[in-house]
Amino acid sequence: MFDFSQLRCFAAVAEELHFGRAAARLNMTQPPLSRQIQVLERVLDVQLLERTSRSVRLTAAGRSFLPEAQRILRLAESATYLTRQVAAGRAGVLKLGFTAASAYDCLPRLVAALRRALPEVTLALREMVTKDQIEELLAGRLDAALVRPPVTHPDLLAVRALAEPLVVALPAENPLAARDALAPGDLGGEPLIAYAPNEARYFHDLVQGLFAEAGIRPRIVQQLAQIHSILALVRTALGIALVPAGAEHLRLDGVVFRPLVLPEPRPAELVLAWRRDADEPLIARLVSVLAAMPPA
Amino acid sequence: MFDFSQLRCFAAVAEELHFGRAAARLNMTQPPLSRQIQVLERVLDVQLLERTSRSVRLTAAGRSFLPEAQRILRLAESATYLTRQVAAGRAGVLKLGFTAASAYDCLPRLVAALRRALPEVTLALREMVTKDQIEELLAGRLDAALVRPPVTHPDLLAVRALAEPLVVALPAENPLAARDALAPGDLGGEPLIAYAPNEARYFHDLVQGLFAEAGIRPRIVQQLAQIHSILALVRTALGIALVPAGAEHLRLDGVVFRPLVLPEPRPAELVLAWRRDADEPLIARLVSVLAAMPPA
DNA sequence: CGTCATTACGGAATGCGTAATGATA
DNA sequence: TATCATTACGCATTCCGTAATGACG
Repeated sequence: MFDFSQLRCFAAVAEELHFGRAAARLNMTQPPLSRQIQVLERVLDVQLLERTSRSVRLTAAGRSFLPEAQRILRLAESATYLTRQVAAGRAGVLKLGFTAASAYDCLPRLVAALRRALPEVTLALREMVTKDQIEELLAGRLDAALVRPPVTHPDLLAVRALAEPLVVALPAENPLAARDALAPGDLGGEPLIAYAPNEARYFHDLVQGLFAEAGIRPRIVQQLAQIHSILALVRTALGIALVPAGAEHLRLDGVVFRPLVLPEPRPAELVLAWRRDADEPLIARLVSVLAAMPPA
Repeated sequence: MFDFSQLRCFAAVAEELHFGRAAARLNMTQPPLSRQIQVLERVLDVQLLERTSRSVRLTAAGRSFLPEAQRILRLAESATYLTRQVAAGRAGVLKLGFTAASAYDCLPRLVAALRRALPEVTLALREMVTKDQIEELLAGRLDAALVRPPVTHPDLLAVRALAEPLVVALPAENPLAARDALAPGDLGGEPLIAYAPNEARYFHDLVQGLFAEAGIRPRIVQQLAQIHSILALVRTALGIALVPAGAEHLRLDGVVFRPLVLPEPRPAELVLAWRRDADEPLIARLVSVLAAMPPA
């Protein structure tokens, strides 16, 4: 088999059609250049150049070998570059899971920040509920995941990605919509579209605890898992709902949002999780991009 | 820069995930294999493998480098193969010129024979008159050409590709069509659609000479360069014509062909010409394929 | 303590540069 | 005779294999 150095020698001579100039370009003297070409021809068992002491010409075989040699050299260069980028976490594929709710605000901002900071990174996004994401993380089918806390598994690490307050979503015609802000006490009598305890465990517990703290038993008229479904029902004036502030990006006609004032903040949190032993250098980059992300 | 041997070493270890087995596959011992991998990692300045004395695993960078390494190795193999094929005249591009008339019979057979004998050869075909083909040959823009003799230029070589008799093309309703064969003497009174002396010099001279030999002055009603145009006029019963036998492949309704019997054969010849100094190994193959071609 | 990767070391081969040779216009 | 590719030769480097070492279960 030939050698990269032989390919470089051949390409130089084939382009210059002159051993002296080619040798100069390669920072070497003619004799070793001559020999490298001879070795290459011997290895291929093909004459690539026709040379007299006055002229150098490519044979038909040489003409067909030149672009191949150039392509191999380019490929070697780009493989080197790519591998260094991957090792530095600046390139590669990041398999990222996210919860449906994070898609309204946190995920798009994270994706935008990643595209700016790490343009050579390809994202493979999958929407899944927290529990499934944890499984996929552990199985190595996800590299990182935007999930609801807490992340307790010993093989996983996590940092907070977002803490957003809950807001009240209510039909525009509801009298409470006239108020600038609302407290749990204002909502006691309102029909509440709430979260399903199994499919949306985190929000269910959050809302549940919040009302319990205020000493109020909400009047639950419906339980759903998906925020966009809940808001669709709010729009039908079936009732009001508590949703994370990011959901305001879902602009539905007839649905208005009002801040929820609490004695102490009870934000909905989102964390970024990954395997403790992950060898993806990308993870470290991802975490720092997340940390540098503007909180808005 | 790394080395093909290092790529092979890495690919083997990455595929086996075991230095011992990889070394066996490469017909070498572990130590040099270990060192080649180390050198590769040092050259790239990237860790490709994570190894303990019990296990070998690919890093993220290693996973991205493996397919690149395999691709480079495959490309080197295929470049070697291709170049050897080109050197042997079994691959490459052959720029072949041909005259319009040869397209009816000789060229298709030659193309078919080439496809069978040299499937990796690509043909670049161009239809041109003989004079232009000679020019293009000399300029290096054609590798070979099917032209009318004689080829006298000292820089060119040629072999006969085809010698086909002339036949009489005549309207089906012409009384002569009842005959099995015709001689020049039978054609004296017939209106003749003949060849233009400039654009179709070869056929013009051939037909001219043939009648002169028979002592007959033909009654020329039209002069054209292209055989298909001549036959189209024969079909209108404007007159008869003499065309090479291969033109019988052009089946026009209302036109019949009859052998032309001559005191001595005066075939229309076609020769294959190429530059004497052509370095295309393909030329030699082409000539032998032509020689082996069934004359039918 | 056995397996497996790595380091240590000696000998062979490869590859460079300088000098000499050969061929061509 | 000047230019340019090739051959000759000496020295440094590289690379293999054998032997020894080290780490992990």
